[in-house]
Amino acid sequence: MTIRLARPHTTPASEAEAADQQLRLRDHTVLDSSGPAPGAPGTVVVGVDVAYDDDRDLVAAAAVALDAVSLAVVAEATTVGPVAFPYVPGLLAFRELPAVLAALDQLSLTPDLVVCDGHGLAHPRRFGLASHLGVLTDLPTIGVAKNPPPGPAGQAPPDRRHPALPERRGAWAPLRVDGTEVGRALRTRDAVKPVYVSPGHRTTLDDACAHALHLSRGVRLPETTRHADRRCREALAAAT
DNA sequence: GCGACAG
DNA sequence: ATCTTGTCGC
Repeated sequence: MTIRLARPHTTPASEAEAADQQLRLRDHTVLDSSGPAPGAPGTVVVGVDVAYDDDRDLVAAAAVALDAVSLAVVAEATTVGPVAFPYVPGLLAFRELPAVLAALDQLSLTPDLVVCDGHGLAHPRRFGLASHLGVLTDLPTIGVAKNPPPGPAGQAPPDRRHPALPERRGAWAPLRVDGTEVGRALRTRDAVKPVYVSPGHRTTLDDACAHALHLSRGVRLPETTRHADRRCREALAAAT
């Protein structure tokens, strides 16, 4: 009701077809500052996440909207449906997108920014979940993952004990692929495992990191992701 | 050939 | 992702 797709989503019939879709769609990715400035007043930031029950073939998704300044919840929506695709490293989007798009469609307002629980540019083919969701909806998106991306960018990820990544909140180290910075290991809390941030669509790496820090006040993961994670689990537990 | 691999 | 108790630290 609120989301009109710039491009349709079709679940691929094979892994090869899925990777092919990513290669074709990635050319539509826009990495600029047309999205909201981090913490901009009047801005609505939406967190999306998914929970699974493969035994019952169920997937629940949640979209929770927060005011970018107060981080107070202003709207939320959840959906439950069948699993559309198996989990394959590098092809996560095909497993989560149908559910996430459905949840966003149930949301009563339009997001100014969507925060995904996964990667964007930091992906084997430079087109992770955040990038994919952004291109399909044409909404600004960023990816904030709990672990390094699969493939070359995640080969030698700066860890909590790695000297290249200072212990202080705000410290970061680049995630590179062939010398190109595709994302950053960002410390959102002192001495705690970093999160992995990368731009999705209509945002820059610098802004993606600024958004991640702004949304993580005193906690490791963005408040958007924490709310969405809790909501989709509840929706899955309540599902028949 | 074997291991590693967002959620 | 998910299965799961206690335990360390602020």
